[in-house]
Amino acid sequence: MQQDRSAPAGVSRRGRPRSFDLDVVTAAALRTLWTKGYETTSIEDLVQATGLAPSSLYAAFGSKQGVLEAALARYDRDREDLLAPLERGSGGLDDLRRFLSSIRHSLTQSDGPGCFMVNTATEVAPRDDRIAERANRYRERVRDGIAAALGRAAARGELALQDAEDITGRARLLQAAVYGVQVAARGGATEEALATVDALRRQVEQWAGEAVQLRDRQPEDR
Amino acid sequence: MQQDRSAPAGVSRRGRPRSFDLDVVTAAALRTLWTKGYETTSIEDLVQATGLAPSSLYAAFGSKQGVLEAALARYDRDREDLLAPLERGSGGLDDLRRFLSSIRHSLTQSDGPGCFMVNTATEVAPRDDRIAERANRYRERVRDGIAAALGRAAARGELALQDAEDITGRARLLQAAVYGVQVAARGGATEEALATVDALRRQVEQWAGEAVQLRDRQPEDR
DNA sequence: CTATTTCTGGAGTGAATGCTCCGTAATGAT
DNA sequence: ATCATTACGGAGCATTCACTCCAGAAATAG
Repeated sequence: MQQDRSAPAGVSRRGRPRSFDLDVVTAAALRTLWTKGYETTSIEDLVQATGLAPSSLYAAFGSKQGVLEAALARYDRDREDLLAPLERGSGGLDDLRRFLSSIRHSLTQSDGPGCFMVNTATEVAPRDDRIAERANRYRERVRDGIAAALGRAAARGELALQDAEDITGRARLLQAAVYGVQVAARGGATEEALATVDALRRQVEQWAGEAVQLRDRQPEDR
Repeated sequence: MQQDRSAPAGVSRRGRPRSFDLDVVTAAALRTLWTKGYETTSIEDLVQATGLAPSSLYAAFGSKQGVLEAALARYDRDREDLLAPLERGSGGLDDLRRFLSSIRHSLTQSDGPGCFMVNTATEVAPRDDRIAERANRYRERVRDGIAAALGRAAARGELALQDAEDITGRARLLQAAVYGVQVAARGGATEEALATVDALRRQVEQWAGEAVQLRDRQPEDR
């Protein structure tokens, strides 16, 4: 199997340099795999999408699985804007609200694709440990990001919690529900997906409302 | 394309009768498609799983897609025990609790498969309208079943609801979360899937607790 | 019984698959 | 300029794919 021979950044290498931008090619491959699915995408499809010859594709990625891994890594990186505010945002519940708004927005933009990680997790994770690990790490990242935002919200008094267990539990609930929304979206049920996100938002506001009720009812405890 | 020539029940037909049980064969095909996925399953795999020759397989199902449709129909039927109590049960929240317990139990039994409908929805629904419709109908069935149970619970006073919208919203939330759990399970994250179901159960109990609080706090309203 | 209909299973179809080989082009190092 | 090294692209590899054909077997109708 051939290896990716791309140079470490800044180090000039002998021989003919590659004539394409690996990032651009990876993005094109991601788009194709996302919409068509892994098995249904042929090398010919990737050749057309990237404009590369088969041999160049294999020189760069090693195998079809290699293309998938690169696409997953790229997807991970592209989701930084979505997840970083959850993980390290300065807001509490607002960070979570913005997250759900972003999810909602993405549903109206892309038609069919759903979430690349969700699609890949169900299609290829069961028979590829490396892919499974990546998909699981991403899912945990979403869950932990939501939990972090919930934790900040609790610290601000925006949530009424009985114990720390509640944060993890609610984060798990939201993460799972968001994944479920992506399944519906992938199946073409955009309206239902949107309505479900709205239901999630209402649940979050209900959690917030409990904290307000608690404050109003027991002001002496402040 | 050949058609399924199976006779209507009770009507004897001329010619050599088929020597296999269509139900048994469909069940075997379902099992294979469920664990391996649609694209990864070859006709050869189905031949080995069912014990039928390719031509008999095609005589019975017409095409590989036909096998998938039959398997989905079979899956639908097999889920009757799970969904009927939700839809037409005599309990309220208890029906929902039993549903979640069943989901939880199935996670510890099967390793890897997840939910056949979820897997199929993400893998083949985007490029096959018939499959997409079937997957969407199933998803709506789960949602409406949960909503029906929640409705009965509300009628019994087990839930405190502001409006009818709440029932649909909560049903959507639960349905999506259950689907998300299946994605995690398909990825091999059984422990996480179990923990998420537990979180869902706690959320349901919290909803129930609100109703109790409301009763205790405003007994004059009864 | 005979005639007819249907099913069975194995061999085999063309097409598509993932992947590789190799001659040539293009670059950097010397 | 020369050489070493790498990338490019098209032709082509063996294999696998979903699917079909056909000759024989097995059943029922009359």
